[in-house]
Amino acid sequence: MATKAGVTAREIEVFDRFTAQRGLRHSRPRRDILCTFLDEDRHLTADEILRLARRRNPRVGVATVYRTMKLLTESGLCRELRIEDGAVRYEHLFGHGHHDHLICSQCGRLEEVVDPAIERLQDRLCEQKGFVADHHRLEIYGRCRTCAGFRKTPPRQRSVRRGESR
Amino acid sequence: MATKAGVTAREIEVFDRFTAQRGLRHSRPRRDILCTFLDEDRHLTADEILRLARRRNPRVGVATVYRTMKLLTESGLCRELRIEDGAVRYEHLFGHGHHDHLICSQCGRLEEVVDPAIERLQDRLCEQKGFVADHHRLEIYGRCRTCAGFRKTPPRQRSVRRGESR
DNA sequence: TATGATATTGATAATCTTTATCAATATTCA
DNA sequence: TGAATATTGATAAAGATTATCAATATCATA
Ligand SMILES: [Mn+2]
Ligand SMILES: [Mn+2]
Ligand SMILES: [Zn+2]
Ligand SMILES: [Zn+2]
Repeated sequence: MATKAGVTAREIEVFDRFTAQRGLRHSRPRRDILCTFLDEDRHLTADEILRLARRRNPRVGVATVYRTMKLLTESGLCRELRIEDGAVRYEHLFGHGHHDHLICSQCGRLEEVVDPAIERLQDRLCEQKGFVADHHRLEIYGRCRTCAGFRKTPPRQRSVRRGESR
Repeated sequence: MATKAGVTAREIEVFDRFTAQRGLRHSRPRRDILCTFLDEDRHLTADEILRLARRRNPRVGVATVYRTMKLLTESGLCRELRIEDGAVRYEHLFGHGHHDHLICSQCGRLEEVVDPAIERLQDRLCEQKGFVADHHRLEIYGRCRTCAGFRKTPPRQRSVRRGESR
């Protein structure tokens, strides 16, 4: 379910097609940010992306990160995620297909899941309500298998709170 | 499904019990904000609550609104809602029971729904994954019955974007 | 390859939302 | 009533995201 680390040529291709079709130019910083995003498997915040991108290219600025992530979102390669901690994260979309999230409130882990039966019932619900669905978000909060277990080794507390990102 | 307008005595009772149990004092501004929140049926932002509260009591400040809404959340009377537009809204919880949302991207309408079958499947999904669920959020975005209809009378555009709240 | 049109960038200012500070005030209870 | 202290509102501060803008990079074309 999770994207394997390593930049996928296909994703770069998608982005190149997107920029071409928009009449955008190629640029080093944009490419660096794109690769940073693609190389990471986690759900990163803008600030985390900035730090990682600067390891490749110390000159990239915040604004360009936000600008690029917006482009990536528009190109369908990425999606913004707003969970209960209030932070905005970016997640891979290409090659993932739609999925929902199980979010551990204790260790912060974020598991991606799909349940076709649930999806079907959602469609049925919308139909009943006369609602034409475009997309949806389902997040289930609780304790992951590890954190809920016998907790012989309680995993590190990593529940993220807003403003804790430094 | 929606809370009927008009302050419910029971909700005030719940809050009084909550404050008493916490050793908090009674205060006019807090009461004004509580009643403002209870009187409104919509999903309001902090800023909207502030404006409405000031119609009752022009002296209330922003800080007290945030402080009070936090108390209301802790008391179980209200819940924070973060939808895709990025704004934080507060919604009634007491007398509502758990529910999910159908959100119209065109007119901004927010319909509350419950589908027991979906809830059951979510439980099953978590069980399969070894995940101990605490609560969840499901939001379905699209066009409401009115906006999706023959649109003889296209409803006012009210799709809210961040920072448009003035 | 040089060049001009213009897309892009990064530093920084500006916004917006939420929280922290703190002196003044209100509430509670002996 | 009078102290103890919880509460408030104005305002500063913090964080996150966006807007501004002069400098620079990109690219089609000559
Ligand atoms: Mn889903
Ligand atoms: Mn639900
Ligand atoms: Zn966990
Ligand atoms: Zn609508």
